[in-house]
Amino acid sequence: MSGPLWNSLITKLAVSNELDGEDIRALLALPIQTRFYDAHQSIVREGDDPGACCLLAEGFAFRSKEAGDGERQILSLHIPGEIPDLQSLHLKILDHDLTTLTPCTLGFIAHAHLQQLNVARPNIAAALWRETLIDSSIFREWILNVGRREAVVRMAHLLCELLNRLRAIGRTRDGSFELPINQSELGDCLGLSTVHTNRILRVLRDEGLIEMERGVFHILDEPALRERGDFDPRYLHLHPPPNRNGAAS
Amino acid sequence: MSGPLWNSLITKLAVSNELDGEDIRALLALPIQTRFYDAHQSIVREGDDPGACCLLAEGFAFRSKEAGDGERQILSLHIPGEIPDLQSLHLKILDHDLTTLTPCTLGFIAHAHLQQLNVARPNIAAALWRETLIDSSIFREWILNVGRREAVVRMAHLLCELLNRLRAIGRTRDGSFELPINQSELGDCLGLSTVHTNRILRVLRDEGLIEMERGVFHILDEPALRERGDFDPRYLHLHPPPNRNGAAS
DNA sequence: CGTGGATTTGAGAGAAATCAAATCATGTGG
DNA sequence: CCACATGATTTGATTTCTCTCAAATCCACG
Repeated sequence: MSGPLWNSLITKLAVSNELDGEDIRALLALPIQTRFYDAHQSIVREGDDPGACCLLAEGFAFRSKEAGDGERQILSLHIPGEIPDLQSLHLKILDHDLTTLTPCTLGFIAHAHLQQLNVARPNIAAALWRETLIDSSIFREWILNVGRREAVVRMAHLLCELLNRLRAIGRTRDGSFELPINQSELGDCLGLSTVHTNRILRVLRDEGLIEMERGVFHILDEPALRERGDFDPRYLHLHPPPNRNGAAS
Repeated sequence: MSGPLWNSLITKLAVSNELDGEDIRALLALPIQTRFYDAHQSIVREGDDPGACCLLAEGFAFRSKEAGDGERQILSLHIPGEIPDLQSLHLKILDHDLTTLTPCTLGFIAHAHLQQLNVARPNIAAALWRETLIDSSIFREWILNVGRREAVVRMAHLLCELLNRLRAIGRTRDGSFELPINQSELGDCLGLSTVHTNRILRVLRDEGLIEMERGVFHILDEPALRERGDFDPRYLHLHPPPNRNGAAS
C-alpha cells in the first residue's frame, strides 16, 4: 500500500526518528482505513475504548478535557502525520476528547496491527514510543506556559511552537502557515477567555510581530516573537536522537 | 539481587500493570546502583544527557522548568517506585530539571540495561511504555488544573491526586500522608504565588477539608475534597489494563 | 538566645474574567 | 442582488481573582 496517508505518517516520523528502508516498507504495509471528517467533529471521547489509533493525514485536530464547570481546556493541537491517540495502544480507556478542528482525512490503524509492527520492527516500536514521549515533552511546556507565563507571552509561545512544528513537516511558506482556528479555541489552548484572547492578539499585531487573515498566520519577525514568547524549540525534539552505535542511516 | 529498591519499583509497576513471575525475576536481576541524596539536590538538569534512569526508591522528587523571568513551574511530583526520567531512555537530552524534595534513596539504572530488559521481556517494555503514558496523562490533567480551575479547586485537586497515588503504593494511613513540601513549592506546582498558596490552604482548612502539620497532610473528608477539587481518579490509571487475551495473571 | 527559613497577615496594584453590546463576515433564501 | 440569520470578532465598563510589596509572627536549630 501507499498514498498520502502513509506519506504523512512517514514524513512526520522521520522528523524525529531514523528510519531505514525496512522500517519504511513495514510502515507502507500497515493496513489503514481512511475516513473523512468535517470540522468540529468528535473523533473519540473521554471514556471510549477505541481499538484503533487515528492517524491525522490531512487537517488539524485537538485533544481537550473539560473542567467540572464546563470550561474547556485544549491540551494539544495536532498536525498532519501525527497519531494523537497513540497512547490508547496501552491506555485503553481514553482520558480526554479528540476532535477535528478542520475537515480532516483520518486513517484508522487497528491496535493489533500496530502491536504486530512493534514486534516485527523494534526500531519502529522505539520511534513510536519516542513520539509519545515528545508528546509528553510538549505537555510539560504547556504546563509551564499556562502556569507561569502571562497572556501575551503565552500566545507568542504557542505561535512559535506551531510555526516550528509545521515547518518541520513542510507546511509553512516563509513565516506563514495555515491554521483555521478561532479565538475561542485559541483561548482554550492558553487558558484564556475569548475576549482576552482577542485583545492579546491585537497586542502582538500592534507590536508588528504577527498578522492574521482567515485561517492564516503570518509571523513577521520570528526572532522577535521567540523573544516575546520565551520560546526555545529544544523541547520539540525535532531531530533524530544522536546516533551512538552506528545503526540505521 | 533484591532489596528495598527493587521492591519499590515492583510495587509501583504492579499498581498499573500485570507482571508475571518471569517479569519479576527479570526486574530483580536488574543492576541498580544506589545513591543517597539530601533534600533539595539536583539529580539531573535540563540539557543533561544522563545515560541512566533514576529510580526513586525512597523519598520525594519533582520535575520542573523555569520560565525566562526565573519563575519556576513544577511539572510533576514523584513518589517511591517511580522513574521520573524514564523518558530519557528515548529522549536523550533532558528538557527539564529533576530535583529531590526530601532526602532520597535513588537507584540508577543504565539505559543499556533497560534496553536489554525491554528486548528480553516485551511485557516489561509494554509496562514501562505504559508508565510513561500515565505520566503523560497526569500532565494533561495538570494542564487542565492550571489552565481552567481557580486556585482553591486546583489545590484540592492536587491533594486528591497525591492521596490517591500514595494510597496505591501503601503510603497513606486513613486519610493521611507524609509529604514534606513547603508552600512555595506547592505554589510552583499550581502556578500560584506563595502568599496566595498560603491563603488557599487556609480556605481548605477553614472548610474543614484538610489539616496539616509539618510535612503531613490529613484529608478529613475525601468525598468533599474530591467535589471541591473537581477530581476524578480515572486519569491516574491506577489499575492494570483489562486483560483481553488471557495473558499473565 | 539569636538566626534564618517558612508561614501568616494586611494593603494596594495589576492581570484577566465577566457582562453587555456593537460590528463584521459569511452564507442562505427569496 | 438584497434582507436576514448566524457566528466570530471587537470594544467598553466593571468585577474578581491573584500578585506584589511589606512586615509580623512562628518555628526549628545551633
